[in-house]
Amino acid sequence: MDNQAISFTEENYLKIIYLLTERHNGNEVSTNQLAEHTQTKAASVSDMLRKLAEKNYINYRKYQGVTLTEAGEQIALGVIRKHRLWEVFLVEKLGFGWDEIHDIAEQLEHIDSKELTKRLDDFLENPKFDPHGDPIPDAKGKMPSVSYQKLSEIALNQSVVMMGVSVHSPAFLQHLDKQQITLGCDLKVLEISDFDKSYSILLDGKTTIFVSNEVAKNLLVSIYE
Amino acid sequence: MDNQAISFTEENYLKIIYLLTERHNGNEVSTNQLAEHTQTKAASVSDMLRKLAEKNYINYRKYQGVTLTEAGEQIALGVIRKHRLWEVFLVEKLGFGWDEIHDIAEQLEHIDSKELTKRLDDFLENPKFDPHGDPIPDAKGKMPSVSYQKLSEIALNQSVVMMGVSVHSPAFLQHLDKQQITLGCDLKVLEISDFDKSYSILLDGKTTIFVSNEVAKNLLVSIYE
DNA sequence: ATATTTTTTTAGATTAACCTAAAATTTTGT
DNA sequence: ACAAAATTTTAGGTTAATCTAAAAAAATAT
Repeated sequence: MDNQAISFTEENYLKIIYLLTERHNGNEVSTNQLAEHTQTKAASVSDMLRKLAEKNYINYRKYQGVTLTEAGEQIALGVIRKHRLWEVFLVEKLGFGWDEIHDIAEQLEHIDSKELTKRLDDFLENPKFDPHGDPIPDAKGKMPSVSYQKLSEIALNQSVVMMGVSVHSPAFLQHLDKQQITLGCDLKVLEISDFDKSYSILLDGKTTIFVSNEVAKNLLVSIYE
Repeated sequence: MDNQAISFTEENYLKIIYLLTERHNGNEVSTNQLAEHTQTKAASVSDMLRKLAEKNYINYRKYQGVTLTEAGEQIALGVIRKHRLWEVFLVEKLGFGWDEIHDIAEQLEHIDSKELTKRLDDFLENPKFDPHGDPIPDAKGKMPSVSYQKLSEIALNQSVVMMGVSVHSPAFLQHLDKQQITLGCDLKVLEISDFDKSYSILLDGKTTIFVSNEVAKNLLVSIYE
């Protein structure tokens, strides 16, 4: 309806390139990384990269990986914006758990209607973060910058707020649910075990819970200002 | 996510075959009709019909048109259910006009998640009709039967309720908006002009409006019980 | 520093969904 | 009833997105 010439598949590649570039602090994304994340083979990725480069959505030097052009980044941010808004809808309006929404949002993110996105945003009262704590790009295609730290990098006895997760797998999210670790909760690391680097954490100033080092590395927190 | 092997395009064909069959009171749908409604050429339709017949979604005798099998009908009803539920969402929750929702619902109807459809249905409070008055098939794949009459077939001075429209074009719907003809309003045909077969109608017992014969034929109404 | 390994690209196919042009079948008009 | 017209199917191609296998380039390890 709004766009003319960008396929579902192309949108997906651009979104994935954006997210991987972000994860690697702006470094080029490699063909093999893309193959893994698109669930295709490296040869297929090479084909698509040639095509995306022709359309000027990516900067591509053979064998050197890719980054997004400004045009490509705007498309990626539009897709990510829709993805995250729909995730808010699924959780806030339909009562889904944060572990159940990814695959559905992967489909909804490609619905093409500027007006729909605008109205959905208003209906949800212009949320700034999705249910995993990830920031939602604005309608102009600007990604808010956030500065979260891993819980594993926080000093002992420092109170922090749980702001996000760096892994979105249902297994990880369900694990947090079981331990009652939710966005916005208060966390304080009391001790790190010498034996297995697991964490004793005071949750909401009330109960003490134990999480593995692997969990602590994937909890994104913010120090009280 | 729920299904395995039915494409977006195949779903569309099955949906269109269902709707055209319904419109023709159960008669076979022809290749040319499908070409028109899928915006493709007859040759492309022939290809697809062979494929759908192989998958046992349609009954197909060459040159004789098609009808849906039970399996095909269930798929079609699932798509139509989603289409109409999303239309309710767009109007009731997002405030779209009934003339603006078709193209967006055409996309949303292919989102594949049984759980989503179920939760959406509950969120909308299990609506039985979409914003155009069309009935919404239930989760079991059963289409409610409705018996509307065209306003053009109603006796003079018979009070009726406006229940639906048999044309969904934005131009027609906007025309009704301008005349304040909405679902649920009360209509009574006062007179049919000898000159151009246009209608004088008493709207909600208050104001008299004039509509063309073409409009009257596409208004679906129900006599007060 | 160069041989081995890994990564990436190219070459050549495949599949789904479309197309045009031509052939086959059915319908229509007299 | 049969010739003309309309419809539908088949034949042969195209494009997007994928694949495998082989070739090319880059990275690594001794």
